[in-house]
Order: sequence, then structure tokens, then C-alpha cells
Amino acid sequence: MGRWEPNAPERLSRAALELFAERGYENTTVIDIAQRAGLTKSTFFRHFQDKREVLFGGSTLAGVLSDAVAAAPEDAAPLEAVGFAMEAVGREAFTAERREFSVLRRSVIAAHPELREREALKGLALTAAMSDALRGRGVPELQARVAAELGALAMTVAYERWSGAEGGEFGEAARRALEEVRAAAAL
Amino acid sequence: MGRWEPNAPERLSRAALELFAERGYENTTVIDIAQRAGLTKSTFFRHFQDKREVLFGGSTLAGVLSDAVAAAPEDAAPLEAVGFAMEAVGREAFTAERREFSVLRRSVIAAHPELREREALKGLALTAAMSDALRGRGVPELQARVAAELGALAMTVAYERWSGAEGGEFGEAARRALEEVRAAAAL
DNA sequence: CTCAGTGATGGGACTTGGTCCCGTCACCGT
DNA sequence: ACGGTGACGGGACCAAGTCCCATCACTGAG
Repeated sequence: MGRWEPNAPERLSRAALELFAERGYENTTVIDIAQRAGLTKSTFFRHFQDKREVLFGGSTLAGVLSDAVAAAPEDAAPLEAVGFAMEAVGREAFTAERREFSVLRRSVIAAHPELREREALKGLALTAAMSDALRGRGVPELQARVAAELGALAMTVAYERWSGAEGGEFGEAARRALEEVRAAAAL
Repeated sequence: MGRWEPNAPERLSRAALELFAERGYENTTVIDIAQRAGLTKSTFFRHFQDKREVLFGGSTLAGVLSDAVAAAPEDAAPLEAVGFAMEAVGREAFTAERREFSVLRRSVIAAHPELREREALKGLALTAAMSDALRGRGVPELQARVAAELGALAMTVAYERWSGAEGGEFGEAARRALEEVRAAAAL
């Protein structure tokens, strides 16, 4: 088992998730993580900005959302474009085979304030990505921000359900959630 | 100038804001902050959980929002209750005399990722507070979350304007922003 | 086959954030 | 005058994160 094993970032992420689940985030050292992955602290920080990022690094969610919104049919309303983005996420990120991983990751994040904080920041990035993509379609500033915010809420709700007992396909859950949010927003 | 000077937390906050503005967040040590306030590192961490919190500690915004939503007239619709909360914030938090302080604080936070991250977490706490207060009024789960999210967006927009060149009163700016958001959400 | 270049890794010194424990001093009531 | 309480000072200590340099595996040219 050499110095040249491939996929260092992935090995580190898996090791980190395991250790966080076993003994908790604050009882796990970066050195612990690196050791389980057969690496060292130096290498860890070469692949991740900090200890929290090891659970968020692989995420290209912002890019997926942005691209899907931009690729939606020209005549689609803002919230419809957001709906397409939800489906794209279901296809490219929250797939059935990654559900178990996502569920564990979710519970680990929920248990530790530092990780929740990072997640909050990533959430802002997601809404910003959607909002920017909508503005790129010619949607006015405020409408874009509203649609992005409602889309983010729908994604959160769908993620709660999808990673909960229900299972099913994420894209559909997100579409349903988005429709419910739209109805709840009609005041 | 003794050991018994009052208002240690406030002195620390002011010292921190000054130093962050002067030399930047990462070029400022907790010891620097404590020294400028005439205190020590130990005392700093006795008043604040961590270095970031020194810019967020005084904030009872969540409580203000929560109370105001709960105190709104019984027959007020969710978004109207949120409107009352906005005015309460204008009265009790974002007052005219604190504007200068808020503007500086805002620019400091915007300049440093760690601080933006903490702000994102505080934002989540605010929407959660509003959402919970709305549910306490009997508003269904999803409607409460939507109204809270729209309220948070309105607050963000109003804050941008209020701390920008425009000035004026925060409560009014927030009410206007909330009305615009409501209009933009009518899809 | 050899050898130099490239890039990822190992390793250790160093700074700083954050925790812990304990001694000290000011205030307050008796 | 005296003891209790609570805030502060100070120092040891650990882990996160930075920096710099040595080392090793792979690659391609000769």
C-alpha cells in the first residue's frame, strides 16, 4: 500500500465521514482522518481548505443548478426553470445509489454546529447560483431572488423527505415540493 | 483604569470592529483585540464563544422577530405579521444612531469568508425564529416557512438599502421591500 | 537503459484559535 | 473586620492551519 494510491480526496472524505459518525466531529483529528486514509495531515490540507470542507468538497451542486436553469426552455417561467434544475440535481447529484451516503452525511452534519455553519454558507451559494442564472435569462433582480429562495426551500423540503424514510426519486420529490411551495406562496 | 471597568463585552466588540477595519480580520489576533480593550485572551473567550462571535454576540434579533410575530394582531395574515416584525427590528435594533456602526460592521463582514459564514448561520436562525413564531400562531408548516423565507429576503434587501447610501428609517424600507417581494412572488 | 523534470506526498517547525485550571482581586453582605 | 461570590489574569496545553523543504513515483527524451 504505497504512497501512490489514487483518489486521495475521495479516500479522505470517506474516512472523515466514517470517523465523524463513529466518534463525533470534535473527537476526530485531521491526523486521524489522514491516517485512516493512509495519508498525512499535509496531504489533507493540500486537498481541502479546512476540516469542514472534507464533507462538502465534492459538491458541484451550484454548477448543476446554474447550468440547468440556463438550459431551461426560453419560454419557461422562473419557477419552471427552477423545476428543471431540481430534476437535474436528482439526475446528477442525489441519485438512488448515493442515498445511503447522503443520509449518513446529513445526520453527521446535523449533529455538529461547525458543519451546520458550513452548510448554511453552501446554501447561500446555491441560491446565489440559481438567482444569477435566472438573471441571465432576463428575469428581473427581485423576481430572480424570490424564485431562487423558493427553489432553495423546495430543495430543502425535498431533501428532508428523500433522505428520510420515504425514499423514491429526488427529482419527483423536489417537483412536488416546489408545487407545494408555490401554492403556499400564493397569499 | 482598573480591572473593574464595566461593559467588557461591548469594549471587546468595539475594539474588534476597529482592528478588523484597520488591518483586516486575519491580521488581527484575539490577543490584539483583548489588549486594545484593556483585557486578556481569557476574558475574551469568557464573553464570546469564538473570534467570529465578537461581531454577532450582541444581536438579539431572533428574539425581537419572534416576539413581534407573536404579538401581531390575531387576524393578521402571515406576511402581515412578518411586516410587524420588520418594524420592531427598525425600532429595537437597526435604529438611526446605530447605522454608522452597522455599515462598518457590514463591510468588515463582507470582506472575510469566515465572517460571512457566521452571518449565514445567523440568517438561518432568524428565518427559523420567524417560522416557529408563525407556527405558534397556527400557520401551517409550509406556509410558515415560505413566509419566513420571504421575510428574510425582504430584510436582506432592506438592509442593503438602509446601510447603503439611502439611509432613512429601516422599518419603512423593510415594509416597502416586503411589499415588493410579495409582488414578485405572485407568479 | 539512464537520467533529469514534474508533481504529489511526507515531515517538521511555527502561529493562532480555543480549552482548562488555578490563583488573584474587587465588591457585597454580615 | 471578615468570608463569600464572581470576574479577571496567566500560563499550560491541544488541535487547526500555514510554510518550507526533502523525498519518492512516474514520465519522456536521449
